Amino acid sequence: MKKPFDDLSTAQINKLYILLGVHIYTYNKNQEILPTIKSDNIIGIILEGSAQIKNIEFNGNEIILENLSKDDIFGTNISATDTENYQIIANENTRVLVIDYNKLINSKNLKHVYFNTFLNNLFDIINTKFREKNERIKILEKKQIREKLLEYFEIEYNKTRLRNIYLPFTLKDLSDYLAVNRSAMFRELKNLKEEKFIEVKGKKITLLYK
Amino acid sequence: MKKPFDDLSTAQINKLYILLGVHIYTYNKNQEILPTIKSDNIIGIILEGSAQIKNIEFNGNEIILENLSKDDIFGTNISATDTENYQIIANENTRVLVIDYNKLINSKNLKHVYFNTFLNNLFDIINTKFREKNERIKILEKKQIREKLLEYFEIEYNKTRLRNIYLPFTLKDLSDYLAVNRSAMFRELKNLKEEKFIEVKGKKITLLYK
DNA sequence: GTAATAAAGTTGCAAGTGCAACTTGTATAA
DNA sequence: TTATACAAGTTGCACTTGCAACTTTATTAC
Repeated sequence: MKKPFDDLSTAQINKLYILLGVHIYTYNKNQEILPTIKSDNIIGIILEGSAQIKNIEFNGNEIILENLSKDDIFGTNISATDTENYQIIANENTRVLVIDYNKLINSKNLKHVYFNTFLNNLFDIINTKFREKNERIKILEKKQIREKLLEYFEIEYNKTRLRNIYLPFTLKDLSDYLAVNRSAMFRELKNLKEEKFIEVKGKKITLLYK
Repeated sequence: MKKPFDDLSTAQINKLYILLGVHIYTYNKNQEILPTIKSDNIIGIILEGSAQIKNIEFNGNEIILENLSKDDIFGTNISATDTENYQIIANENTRVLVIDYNKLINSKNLKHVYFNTFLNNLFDIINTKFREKNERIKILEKKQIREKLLEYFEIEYNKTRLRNIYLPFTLKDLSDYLAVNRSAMFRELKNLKEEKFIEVKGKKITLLYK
């Protein structure tokens, strides 16, 4: 998977920084990222750490729209977060690089080869983000918890072709990701274990049918 | 909402066509779009008509990943459709413009102002597509049919601020979009009608609580 | 080490949903 | 016009799920 500054030398990256007028901000765990310039035309890149984009509903409910990790991009102009209420919260100590969208899209910059490389990387990352969202939708479209779990396993299996899946988060987080009740998901995992479909050891899930 | 060739003169569009080496294909209703060059690096633009991106599962199930209408873009490099089995099927007579992705990302082209405009439009369309996917995810994350319907109404209401929502598809399609059983959705619509929350007349839904 | 906090795991029960099997209504084509 | 689809609408029933209320086991903080 491409990263924003792949195929660029340090010198080129520095030139890019100047060209795009970047700013770098640092956040601690649970701090909100860019609370003041939310509506501005910016693109953010996670240089270090990780964060979550949460949608805050009228009733106070929080929905995780996206998990951002190192080298992920975000911003109202490139990977829409709604005009509605949302927050981006750092999961840990996190460094964020901020680009002015208007400078990115300024034709004066386009003549630089390194700028082109950067744009190319952006398209690649955008593509990955679309793939992630499509994966999530394919899971959420399943009507039953068992089907959602199996679809999740299928998608993860296809990435590595290994029977062992290592969850990048807790089982509770998995239930949020699948948008099902946590205890109902545990019940279904228990069924799958008893039927010898899977084995679960902490965050390692083994697909016995593969 | 931006279209691919907004802010460009006819002359500029023609120059773009040459620069990007475009091809235009025509399809009839129910015909598959670009079946042969699926895996190639291309970006498609719907010039006329509409189509659906369907995911075909191992068990034969079909899932609609995306509805494409006039001026929508698609393609493996810009709005990921999985490497897995999928089809793009024309809903009606449809004209598609196909761009070679490698030419789009060729730095030689970047010096042209009209090329920059086009790139700008692409970013705008990408943004819209992300917004649409986020909307869908927000709906699918709801656990109950009633909540899904209300979330759908909420999103549509916020677009126009009008109590009347006009469905762009049938109620059956709505149940697919919400990923719920059709008859269960009808039952819930009936409840909402009886509780005077909504009125339904064909494809017009009136939100009585707004 | 101990306390505090969160995750993991379980269960009963009520409520919601999917599914099947219908009927009715409404387009589209011969 | 009649036939043929397909959408709209309804209902009973079995099964699944959400929810609440727990206990147990890990983590994290002091």
